[in-house]
Amino acid sequence: MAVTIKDVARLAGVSASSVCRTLAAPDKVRPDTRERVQRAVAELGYYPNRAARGLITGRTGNLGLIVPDIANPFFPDIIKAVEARARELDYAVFLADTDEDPAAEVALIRAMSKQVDGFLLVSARCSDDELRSVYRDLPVVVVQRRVRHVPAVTFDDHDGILQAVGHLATLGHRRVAYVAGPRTSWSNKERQRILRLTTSAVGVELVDTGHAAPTLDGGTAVADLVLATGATAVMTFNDLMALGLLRRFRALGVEVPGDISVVGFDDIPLAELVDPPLTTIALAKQKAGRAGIDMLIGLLNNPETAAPRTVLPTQLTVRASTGPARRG
Amino acid sequence: MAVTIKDVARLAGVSASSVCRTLAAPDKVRPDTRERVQRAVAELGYYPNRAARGLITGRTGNLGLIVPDIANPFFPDIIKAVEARARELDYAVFLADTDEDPAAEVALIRAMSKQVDGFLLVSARCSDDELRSVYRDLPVVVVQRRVRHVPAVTFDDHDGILQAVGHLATLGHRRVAYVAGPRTSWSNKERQRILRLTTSAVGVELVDTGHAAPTLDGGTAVADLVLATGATAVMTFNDLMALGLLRRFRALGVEVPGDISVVGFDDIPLAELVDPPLTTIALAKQKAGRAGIDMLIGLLNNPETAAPRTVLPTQLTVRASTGPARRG
DNA sequence: GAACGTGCTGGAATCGTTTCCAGCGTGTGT
DNA sequence: ACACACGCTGGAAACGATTCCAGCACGTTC
Repeated sequence: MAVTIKDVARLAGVSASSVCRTLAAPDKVRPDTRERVQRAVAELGYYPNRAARGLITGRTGNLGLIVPDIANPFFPDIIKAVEARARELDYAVFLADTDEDPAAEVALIRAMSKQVDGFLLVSARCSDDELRSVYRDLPVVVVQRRVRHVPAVTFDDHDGILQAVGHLATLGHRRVAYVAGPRTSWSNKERQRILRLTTSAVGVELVDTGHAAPTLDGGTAVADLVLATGATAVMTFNDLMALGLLRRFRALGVEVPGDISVVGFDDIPLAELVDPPLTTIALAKQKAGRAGIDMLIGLLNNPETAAPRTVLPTQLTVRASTGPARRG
Repeated sequence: MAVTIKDVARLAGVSASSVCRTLAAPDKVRPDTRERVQRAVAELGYYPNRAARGLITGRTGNLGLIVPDIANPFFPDIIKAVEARARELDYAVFLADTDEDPAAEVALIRAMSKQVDGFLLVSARCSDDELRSVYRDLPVVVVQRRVRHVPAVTFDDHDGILQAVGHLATLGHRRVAYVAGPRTSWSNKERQRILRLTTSAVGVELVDTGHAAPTLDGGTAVADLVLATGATAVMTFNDLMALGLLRRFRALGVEVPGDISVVGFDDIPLAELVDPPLTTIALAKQKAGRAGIDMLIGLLNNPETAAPRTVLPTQLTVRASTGPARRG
């Protein structure tokens, strides 16, 4: 039913080896052979069976892309860029979603590892040791995470947070709340750490409202807690949580930014659509996806390279959810 | 390096065939053999190589999922459901994005077809003939599209549109604009057709504002045209376009729903977050993804089945973007 | 003109798994 | 006790592509 290399060989009147060579290294066969083979390939619409190739070369031509939650609008931009770049380089992408569960993540990686040449793990939730252990077996690039000895694409959170804290300080805010994301999120810990540094440096008090799910509902759930802290501004782990806050604030009749300023993180497409449009720290998501794939494929072709690092810029995007601090 | 069936066989002191049988049909081996094999499998962490298996069984264990645009928030919910259900049934999913390009779609399908057992095509943009031709080679299920002889999961657009048109008519609207989506979209044509039927049935005039990209910017671009029609309400091909309209209306100082009511389509997660929250026709997206996979795998296991059909319910979700018609 | 080197080619082995088939041993029925 | 049947097992072939190796037919050089 499917056309194999033998069909091509028969039609071209050559051996399978010659067909293979024509496709892999056209300059290693005589021009007339090459032409006959190419004609036969075109006529039959031959396309090599990747499973068979993979069996002998040990390469599948597939990459695994693992994200915590496809439905979180932070990820589709990255997924899209990854998919596009991988396809350009003739790799196919297996997508998987861990539902924010570190155990599911590890299980998924193990299950998929035989079918892929490497992994791109975006916002991986599992432990450093688990990541390193995966990396021992297979090329891995993490995005939005840093782990010793593992190649990584990260965002310059420090710069973005510095801009945001500076922005709030300039507007007169002296007491800022931070709504933390998942405990298992490396970038949450990182942002929290950077926030502590930068706020204390400019004399802003940072109050912590504890962890919440990185979703709309997570944000909505902590809104009352945020108000209770008396903070005049609130920063969130991600935009979804910020939007959840806005929703609850509106229901309570709390004015944004009149009563409280809100700063998100990620600049998801929705951020500019809500009312008020959200001030947020924008990340170069498409670039991250592309850079991640380039790094991963670089590693595939050059396994001995030391774990590379790429840091992508962040940019505070000021919209209407931030304004001058309410008078204490 | 990787552990193969032979390693297991050696450790268990049996042949490869017995290992294979133990895994595929445990009741066909003697209990003591089974136990020894299972112990060896567990000890070595053996996991069969799918490429090798695929070579002989002709099945890859992979499914292809093709969508026009991952970044369109309509799709992630479906993708997530597809991915989850496929994994439950031990299939892996290749995701691809066609950038709304019918030619790219066909090319992608051809390129992927050797690596998958079947396709789930969501909102396919290519022609009926092309779809049927793909279906001749490989099991295919289309979601949000109907093509003769091809298995399909669709939404009951007629019911949703009927509800929406009734809702608008009740509010006194007599002139409703429709902002069409891509020409290549089957569901756009379908919705347009149903709209013509239902509006004329209740004595509402339908004005057409031509096609636009199914994106925020597409909606924004036609906003002025919509206003120029003098319609008191506007329905759009999808929610993104409706949100684009809202954005432009706000910029122009046009009140929603005071000056014009807006009804979207799809009920993407953003719909309830914007201001005003969007009245829209909700689709059972997760169900569609799950049903699509179930149908596809049913087809895989039972190739001779006649092309099945599933129709999922739609539901008008009334929010704040619709209100009484402005007096002519 | 003979010896050698070069450039292509086809055959064979290989990857890891499944599946078919033959054979072996055990148990049952007469 | 013998024949038969049945259950289970191991060996071998197969899937489709790649790669190594040997060999063949040139062309070149002495």
